[in-house]
Amino acid sequence: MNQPSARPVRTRYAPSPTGPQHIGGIRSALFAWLYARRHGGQFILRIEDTDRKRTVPGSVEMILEAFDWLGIDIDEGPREGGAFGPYVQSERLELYQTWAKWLVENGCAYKCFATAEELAEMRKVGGGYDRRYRDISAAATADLEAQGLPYVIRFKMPLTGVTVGEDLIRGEVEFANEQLQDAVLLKSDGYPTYHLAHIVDDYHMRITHVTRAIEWLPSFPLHIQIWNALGWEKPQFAHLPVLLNPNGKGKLSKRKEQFADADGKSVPVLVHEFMEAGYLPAAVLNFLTNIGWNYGDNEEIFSTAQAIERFELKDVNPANSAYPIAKLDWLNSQYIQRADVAALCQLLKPILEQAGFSVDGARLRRVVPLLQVRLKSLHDVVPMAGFFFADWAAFEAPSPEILIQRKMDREGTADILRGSIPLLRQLESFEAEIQHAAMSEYAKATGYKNGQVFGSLRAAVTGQKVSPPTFETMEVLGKEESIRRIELALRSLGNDCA
RNA sequence: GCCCCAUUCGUCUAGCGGCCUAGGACGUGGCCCUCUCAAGGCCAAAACAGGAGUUCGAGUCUCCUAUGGGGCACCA
Repeated sequence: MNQPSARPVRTRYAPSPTGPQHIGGIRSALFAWLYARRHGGQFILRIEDTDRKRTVPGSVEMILEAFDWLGIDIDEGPREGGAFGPYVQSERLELYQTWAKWLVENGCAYKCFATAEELAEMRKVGGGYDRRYRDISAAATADLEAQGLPYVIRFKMPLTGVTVGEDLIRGEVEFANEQLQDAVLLKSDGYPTYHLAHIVDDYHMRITHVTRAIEWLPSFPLHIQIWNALGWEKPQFAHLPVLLNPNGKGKLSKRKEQFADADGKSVPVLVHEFMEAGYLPAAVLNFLTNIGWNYGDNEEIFSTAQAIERFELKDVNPANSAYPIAKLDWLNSQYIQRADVAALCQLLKPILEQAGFSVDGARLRRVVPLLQVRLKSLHDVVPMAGFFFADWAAFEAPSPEILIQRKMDREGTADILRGSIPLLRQLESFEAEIQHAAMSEYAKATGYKNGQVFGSLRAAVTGQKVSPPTFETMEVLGKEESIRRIELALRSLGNDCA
């Protein structure tokens, strides 16, 4: 058992800056962060940019934007700084080179001069790198080096025996050492590979719990051997399950067009897509935390603070999960329902403005409560309630197709609208409940059904077949505007009649 | 090909040898409520991958098979 001495918990998320932040990476980061917060430790962001070919400028900014949006706060990182920086690997090259050299000098690693062609040949034959430079003499190595030949530094993996790894999530995992290759630690360009870099950094940054995706499990024994060769106290390890595509086939990819749902809505996988799709960060966090881990008590909805009270890496489910995206829509609507009106106003206002409406704050405040149970996404505000914010003076009478309800005709609709005007006008209060009472009575008196009366008014006043409740809507519009619109509707019907 | 990991309703999950005639949630269907759309309430269908063991007793432990995921780069 690898039982590190008690040290303050420090976890990290160490992405490669290769583009927009993927939700799978965020989930791994989230688990590391929750664990750190659970144990009063620190959460570190480290950028692993040792592959110069894959580095995409601007990636770090996108990563930080994702974390900020979700409220996952970082204690140490390239932006935050910290006592163990720099937090970008390309700025730590010397460190890796020092330790690579140390490993060579101590007989744990060696210089390998194999060319790309040689390697390709070996691969073709099968079995991978044949360790041809592992045991050549010091003199021969010196000679090759003197010729100026490029070389890499490879780790001397034990040829026999087994390496046992202790994983927090699944317990002991055994590997036959002969299965492992002599991995490259330092590339010929002087940059380290992941294998060397992450260990050197995790050690120097005092990481106590290494969390990473399950695809790293096969190289776990390699890492254990490197830690041992370096003589450093190992952290604990947790290999996290990953998100699979919604159909359970393959790792969740960015090519998600094929997973468009029935409405043709594509599945969001990049953090900025969640932002743009109108999801609340708290809902996204709740959603992610509930995959591969659960709060317990049959509670599906819980805050991040609650999760922090209970989160443990050992409770993480070891199996990968299909991406249960449909649940996010439900969670999001639940969060919108429970959201604070003022906060919701703040989120909705820019969306309405972007749709071309100019938003009156006071009016928005009155409309939002009508919308809370109806919005799945923040963007639903536009089709549902955009009419509240359009220029009222420019309101155009709805077409008869909109005005005439199912099982209603032109005459009846006109009849209802015409009769409602004086009744509405005489109301002393235009509160929804008062209107409701008056119009119910009107329906009863005329023999129409409530739905026919209310529905006709809705269409007249909103120009839509679907809207928030009619009288709440008219209350916001006000008596004058409501009646004006009903008259407009009447004209629309009448003109067509003639 | 070799190695590793995993496997409970369609999906996310609870379950850590008897509390399981397997619980919750999403989704689906039905009913109720209802001025539309929602929300809400109630109900229903729906799972321990298969086979051997171990045990008085297995969803829970072991092994095999199957299936799924992943690894075998001078990528992470």
